[in-house]
Amino acid sequence: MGLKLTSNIEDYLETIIMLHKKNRVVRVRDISRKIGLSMPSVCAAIEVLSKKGLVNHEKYGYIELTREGENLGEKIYDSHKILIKFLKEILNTDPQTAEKDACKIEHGFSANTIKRLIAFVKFVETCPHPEGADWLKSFNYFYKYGKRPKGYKVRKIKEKS
Amino acid sequence: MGLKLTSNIEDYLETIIMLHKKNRVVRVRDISRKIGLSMPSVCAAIEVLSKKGLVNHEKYGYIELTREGENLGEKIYDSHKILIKFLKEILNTDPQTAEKDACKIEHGFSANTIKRLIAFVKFVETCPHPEGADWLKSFNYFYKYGKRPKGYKVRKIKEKS
DNA sequence: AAAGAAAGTTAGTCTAATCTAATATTACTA
DNA sequence: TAGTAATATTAGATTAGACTAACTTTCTTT
Repeated sequence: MGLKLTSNIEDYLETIIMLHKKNRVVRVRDISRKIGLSMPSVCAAIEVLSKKGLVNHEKYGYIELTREGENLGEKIYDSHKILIKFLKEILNTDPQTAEKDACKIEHGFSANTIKRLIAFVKFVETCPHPEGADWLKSFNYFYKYGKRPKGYKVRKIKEKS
Repeated sequence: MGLKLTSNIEDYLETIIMLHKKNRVVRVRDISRKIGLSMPSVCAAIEVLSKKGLVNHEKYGYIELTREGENLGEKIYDSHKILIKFLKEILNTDPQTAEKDACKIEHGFSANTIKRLIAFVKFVETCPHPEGADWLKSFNYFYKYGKRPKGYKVRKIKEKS
C-alpha cells in the first residue's frame, strides 16, 4: 500500500483539514455534507486514508489526522489557498468561480509550480508603484476595455547602487 | 446522450486536434502513442466521441473531427496553450513541468477564468516599461532571492489627460 | 499475390468512485 | 430509561476508464 493518492482522496483529506480547523472534531457526516457525497462514499474514502496511515478512525468514532495526514493535507490546502488568491486578487474572478476552479485544479500543479505561484502572488502584491494595486487596477481596465488606461506612463529611475 | 464530457474524453479530443494539426490524418495508433494508452482504450474513447457526434469514424478507418468536435477541441487546446504560456513565460517553470501541469489543469478552468488568463498574459506581455520583460526579470530575481532586485525604483509620471 | 507485419477491434477483467437500501450503533429527548 | 432520531457502516449495484489476450482487417514487402 504505497502513498500514491488519487486527487479524489486528496479532496477528502483537504476537506478534513478544513473541518478540523473550524470544528476541532470531524465526523463522517460533516465531511459528507461539506463535500456533497453520501456517507458510504465518505466511509470508503476514510477507510483508504486510514490504510494509508493518514487518518485514525475507530468505528463510529471521530476522524483524526495523523501527523503525516496533517502535513499532506496542509500542503494541499496551501495550494488551494494560493490558487484562490491568484484567481480572486489577481485575475479578479468572482468568488464562486474562483472557489470552483481552485477545487478542480489544485491537485494538478506540481510542487515547484506552486512555489512559483506563491512567489508570484507575493511579488505582485508587494509591487512598488506603479505596480501593486494600481497595476491590478490597470489590468482590470485592460480586461474590460482591451487596452491600458490612459493617464500615466512610467519610467525607470536608476539609483546609484 | 448529452454533450457532457469527462475531462478524460476531452483529453482524447485535444490529442486528436493536435495530431490533426500536424498529420492531417489521425489513426487509433497515433492517438495511442501520443497519449500513452492502449489501443483498446483509445477505441473505446473514440466510440464515445463518435456517439457524441464529435468525430466520425468508420471501422478500420481514419478518425475525423466533425465541425462541432473541432470547435470544442480548439477551445480545449486554446486553454492548454494559454496555460503553457502563463507557466513558461510568466512563472518561468521549466518546459516539461509546464507541459505536465498544463495537461492536468486545463480542464479545470471555467471559460471566464480562461478569458481572464488570456487577458492577463497579454497584459503582462505588453506592459510598458518597467514592467514587461524587465518586470518578469524582476520577478525571476524575486523568486530566486526572495526580494526585489536593487538598482531601480519607479515613479509615476502623470500626463495631462 | 501470398505471407507476415501492423493496425484495429472485441471480449472479458480490474479498480476507483460513486450510489441506494438495509442494518447497526450512538445520541437525544420526553 | 425507553424510544426515536441521527449517524455510521455494510452489502450490493453501477459507471467510467483502464488493461491483456485473442481475433480481424488492412498494409507492406518480397
